[in-house]
Amino acid sequence: MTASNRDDEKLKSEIRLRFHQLGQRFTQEREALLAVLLTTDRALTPQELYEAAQKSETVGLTTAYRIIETLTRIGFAQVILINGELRYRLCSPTHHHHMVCTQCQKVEEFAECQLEGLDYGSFHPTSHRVEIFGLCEQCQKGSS
Amino acid sequence: MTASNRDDEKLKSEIRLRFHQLGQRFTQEREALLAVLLTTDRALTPQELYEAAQKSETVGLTTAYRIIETLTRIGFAQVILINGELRYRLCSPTHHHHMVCTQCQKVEEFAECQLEGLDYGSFHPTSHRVEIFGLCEQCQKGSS
DNA sequence: TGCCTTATCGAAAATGGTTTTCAATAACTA
DNA sequence: TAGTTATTGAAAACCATTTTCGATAAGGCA
Repeated sequence: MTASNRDDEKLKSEIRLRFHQLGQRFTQEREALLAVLLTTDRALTPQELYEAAQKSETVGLTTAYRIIETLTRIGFAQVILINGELRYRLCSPTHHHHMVCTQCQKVEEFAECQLEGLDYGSFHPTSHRVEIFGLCEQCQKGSS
Repeated sequence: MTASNRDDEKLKSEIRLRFHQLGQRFTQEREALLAVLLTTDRALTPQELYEAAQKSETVGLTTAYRIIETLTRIGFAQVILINGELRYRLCSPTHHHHMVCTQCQKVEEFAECQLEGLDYGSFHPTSHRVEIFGLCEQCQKGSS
């Protein structure tokens, strides 16, 4: 189950590069956590990330929190508020928006963005966020 | 300092009506908290709401949390994630989006919405959220 | 108006997610 | 390979939010 609309190999090497530039080390723990993030298309809670990583490597919950913080700060992950919970997902660093399944927390990226031409008056925009909530194909079938 | 793009009097009577329909009482504490929410255009943390309400009435922090929960649940307030913090703002129940000042947390509503014509493929959208982040007019002047 | 029912209040305790601490460990560099 | 230092993780600290529960007051009704 690969996140189809992300180029995972490219993303991985970009992150490696960025870590190197920042003088950060590529530890086994980070490798395992990143592998989890790369192979899911769901937005995860730190707890979920931690649990999923246990399958391949012993990783502490603190370390899961730390990698999320780092990836978010350098732009390779984004926080999404789903059903009142903060969840995190690995993202391509290019401009995009999200389709979010509120049942399974799957997140699909999409590039179309129609907010460029709008008139914001005296407000000075610096960034924006568009989230489409709904049900993914699987969850439409699975439940009534 | 009134939130110019909300019809506060109308909103207040709508909320009163809704509370009545739900068998909820209109206490002095709720009155005070609602007054704060009606007279600010900023998104507030529960703590800030609590502190602001003290000026006119003694209100407990728990009560501030409770009114936020209720207003959010019945659609008269929305949560917004600003600089990693969850903040809440009274909103008109009609469809709209937000311009959010990341410095003073002022939130302006706007009605334009250009997401209707998009193709979501097999994804079944049920709602969406658009947030424009930036600096409001005052904060552009105030700081370099 | 005053009574009665019951929603609401709030202080305190409990909860639980997140961050900090710090000694041990392991990645990278020279 | 050795030395430097970023990283780890268990435990403690932190703190925002929720729960508890006895006291209070809102609002319906006689």
